[in-house]
Amino acid sequence: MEDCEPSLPIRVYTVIASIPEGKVTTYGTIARLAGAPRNSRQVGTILQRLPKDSKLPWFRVVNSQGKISLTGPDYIRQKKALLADGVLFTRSDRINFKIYGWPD
DNA sequence: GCAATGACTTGGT
DNA sequence: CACCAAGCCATTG
Repeated sequence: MEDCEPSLPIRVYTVIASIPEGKVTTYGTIARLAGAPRNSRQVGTILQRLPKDSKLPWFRVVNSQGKISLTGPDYIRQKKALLADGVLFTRSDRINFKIYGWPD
């Protein structure tokens, strides 16, 4: 019979898993690559609900301004993970745009 | 079934 | 650069 299309969380997981080491991408880009271009907010919600022991590179996801959307301790954790991943920041905590799936 | 929620985005000031 | 308003829409309770 007909295969059901995978749910949005599943498609989002797949896209995030494909982000190369040393690069980052945005919520909006993930939504676009997952076939739901208007659902950037859902991408954020899905990431928030990820188990803390997830093997997905959730830390490679930033907002459209190239900044980390998390705050407080979570912000620190993501920034450390990105630095360890080889991602550079500008003086105002902006990510150096090495974007995966960026629209050309 | 419906209103509230939100790790977003764009555009304006 | 910082902040605010409106648009967006699947998921939650």
